[in-house]
Formats: sequence, structure tokens, C-alpha cells
Amino acid sequence: MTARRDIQKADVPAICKSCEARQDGLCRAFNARQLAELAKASSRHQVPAGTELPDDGTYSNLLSGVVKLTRNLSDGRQQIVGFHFAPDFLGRPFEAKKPIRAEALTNVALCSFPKAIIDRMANEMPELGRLLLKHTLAELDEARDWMAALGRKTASEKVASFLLMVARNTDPAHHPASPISFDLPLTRTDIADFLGLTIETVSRELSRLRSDGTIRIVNKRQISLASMAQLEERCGD
Amino acid sequence: MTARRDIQKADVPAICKSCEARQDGLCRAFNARQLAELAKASSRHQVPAGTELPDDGTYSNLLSGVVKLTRNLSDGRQQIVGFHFAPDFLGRPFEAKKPIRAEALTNVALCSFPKAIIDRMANEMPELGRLLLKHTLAELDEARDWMAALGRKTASEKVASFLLMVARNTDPAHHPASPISFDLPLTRTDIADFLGLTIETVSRELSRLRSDGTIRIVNKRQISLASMAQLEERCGD
DNA sequence: GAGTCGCCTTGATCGAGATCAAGGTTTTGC
DNA sequence: GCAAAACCTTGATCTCGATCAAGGCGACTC
Repeated sequence: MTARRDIQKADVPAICKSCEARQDGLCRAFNARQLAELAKASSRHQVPAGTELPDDGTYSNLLSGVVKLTRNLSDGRQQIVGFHFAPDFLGRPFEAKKPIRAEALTNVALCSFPKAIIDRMANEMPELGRLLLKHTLAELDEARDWMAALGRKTASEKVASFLLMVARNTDPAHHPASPISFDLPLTRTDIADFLGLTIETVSRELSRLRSDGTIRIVNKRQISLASMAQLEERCGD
Repeated sequence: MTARRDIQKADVPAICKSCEARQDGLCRAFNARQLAELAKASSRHQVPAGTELPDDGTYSNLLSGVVKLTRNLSDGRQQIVGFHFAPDFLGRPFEAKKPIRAEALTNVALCSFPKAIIDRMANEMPELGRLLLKHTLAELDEARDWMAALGRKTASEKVASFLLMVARNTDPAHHPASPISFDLPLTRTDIADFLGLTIETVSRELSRLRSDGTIRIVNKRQISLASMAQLEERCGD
């Protein structure tokens, strides 16, 4: 009883608050004893925009903010291969063959746990392993979506798809027919590096979407839409 | 004892033979009782080239052959988002949001298991769940590699990278400095759909790699290299 | 052997998006 | 508040890869 109350006062509710938003929130998998252990081992971090997130042997709950994952070619060409929006779970159980950099795009709040603890718990609780697998498969799906976009969409379809992705992550429950406005957490350079375009092309396509009335550019970093459905028509899929 | 011999005579050794080649072969995770149960529930299939593999509620060990995974845009543009080479493990534990088609590129031999059995075993054995997660993460890495290629590489870098990938999958243990020859299990159309190019560009880039001595085109579907290292230099990463 | 079909190669031309260039706007630092 | 820096937009031009077009090659049929 008191133990239960202690847990709720400690750091753990933070991970739960962030992951309860998702149907598949990781925290649901834990029992009281495990939550207590996690609370003791967890640590909170505030990371300013632009900072690289080191692979420091922890898993983290992304409480707020946006993180980009990038891969670089040897001559400096850069490709963004994924984003994490709150309340995603960060950190991977096994090493990647080629390095991927993670960088905070906005100010970011993290709640971190030593890998050893989570890995041990995953061994005890198959359900946790299943959740991690489910998340990873969702990431794989998303990566494959973007492969199709990178390989086969035109510049304007790419930009429309990107805006739609950000809109959906800003408000996952939003009705597709109603207006929405949201911040772009990325510079034009980042958008270009994600879409395999140049900043000039991104800028031009945004201008075109504005002039044909699909979007309104409130300011350089804020967009508003009459409806998501209108953007969907321009995505090519 | 006799049970053990029965297992080796049954279908299961086939899955083991195929997956023992990998350090992380799934079969290593099973004990004798589980292998017996899997043997009883498994079924073998031969699938001719060009056939679509339906998502029929099974997981399969790919014993031989090559499978492509594709995603289509609404107007028919196609992107290949991944390959499976023997001895990969096929089938995914959860539904994808957007449909992905799997199609045999060559004649394919499969050993299939009902999902329910594997899923139950995964609950009993955290190690199996970990292996599935590891495989999925490897696929994610690969997908991200190709995102970087699709977004940021030139046509000739894409073709070189593709040839290297096929060479590596043909003989994973091959020494990078020694000559190698291999079959392309894909048509030019498939290569183009994988690399986000047209068949004409693929053909031209192959001709260029031939005329500058990097590759020898034995016939339309067979390539030989003096060394993989020479190709690596042309991959841009 | 002639004809057809599927697949591949090569050449000529075109165009979407890159590159080069200039100037505008917003942020930062003093 | 002013200067510098970072970021963004727009225009002019160029280029890589797409598109259009023609023909080659091998496999299969009759």
C-alpha cells in the first residue's frame, strides 16, 4: 500500500504518463515490484535542441520533444532514417552494424534506465519482449513507407507526405476532415535530408502547396491545414 | 533417444540445416520436446518463381531461394522494400498498417509453422523472443541502409551497392579481396524497383561498371567480380 | 525455320530537381 | 539597437536520370 504510494510519487509515473498515451504503453507490462525497481534505477535528463544523444547503455522513454536518427555517407551526404516523437521508447537491444546518430531536434526530456535491468526483466516477462518486438516492427513498417517515398514519389508528394506525418504525430487522434495547425520541429535542411531533396526544392514545394491553398504557412516553422484529407490526396499513396 | 532420432528424420532437421548456417539460428533455441512438436506441425512447400506468398497465418523458414517484399503506390509505382535470402525466417508477429506483398523471385522452398505454436513458445522462452527481436532489428538496419541509398546515392552508387549486397548474401563468408561470381535473382525491372531507378538507367550503369572493368557480365543474370573491395569503393559509403 | 514474346541494351531527347546566385528574414550576441 | 550569423525564399541555369524510340538476343511455339 505505502509502497504503491511511494511508487506513484517517484520517477516512475513519468514513464507511465508518457506511455499510457499509447495503447501499447510499455509501463502496463510491469508489476508493482518491477516499477519500484525501475523507479530506483531511473534518471531524468533534459537535453537541449541540437545535442547528440550518446549510446550510453541506457534505454529511455522520450517524455517530450523530437529526436532524429541519421546515417551519413563517407563524403558527408546525410540521410535522416527516422524520427522519434514523444512518447516513444529509445535505445536498441543489440548493436547496429553501421552507426546511426541520434540527435535532439527540439529540447528533449528523457527518463533513462540501465539496459541491464530492462534486459533482465525482458527475460522474466515475455510480454515485455513482445512489446519491444511490436515497437520495432512498427519502426520497420515506417522505414519501409519512407523507402517507397524516397524511391518512387515526386518532390511534391514527398513534402506532402512529410507534412502529414508530422501532423499525425502532433495529434494522433485528430479527425482527418477538421483543420489542424502544428509546428515543424525541423529546419529546411533537416526536411531535405529526410526526403532526399535539397533545401531549395523543399522551400519551393512548400511555397507551391501554400499558393494552391493546401496549406497555410503561419510562419517558417508553423503550418496550418484546412484538413488532413486534402494533404492525403497529394501523397501519391 | 528414439524420439531424438525421429526428430532428425522428420521435417525439422530441414529447418535446422538451413538456420544453423547463421550464428543466431532460431532452431538453437528449441529443446527436443519443442522440436518434436514443431516437426509434427510443420509443412513443406515448393513455390515457383513469380508466385505471391500469401499471409496465411504461418511463419516459415526460407530453405532456398529469394523473396522480394514490395509496397505499391496507388498509381502502380512500385518499390521493393526488402529481400529475404535463404535461410531467413519469414512472417511477422503483428499486422502491418499498410500492406506489403511478398513474392518469390526464384523457385522457393519453405518450411512453415502455424503462428500459434511459435507465439506460444515465444511466451515460454524469452530467448526465442529475443532472437525474433534481433532479426527484426537487423531488418530495420538494412531498411535504413537502403533509405540512405535511395535518398542520397547516385545511380551508379546504387547499382554498385546492390551488386555488393547480392554478392554478400550469396556467400556471406567470402573474403573481400578474392574474386567471386554470382547469379542475379532479379530482372532489370526488379533491380530498378529496388533502387528507385528505371530499367534503362540500371542497364546503362551495369554497362558502365563492365566497361571500366569493375564487373564482368557473364550473361544477363550472372556477374563476376575481381574483388568485392573494388565494388565497395564505388558505393559511396 | 519463321514468328512471337519477354527481356535487355543503346541512342536521342526531355524535364524534374540540383546547383549557382542573390537577396530577404529571423535570431543571436554584444 | 546594430552587426553578424543562421536560416529561408526565389530566380536562372545546368545536369542526371527519365522518357521515348529502336533494335538485339534468347526461349518457346507451331
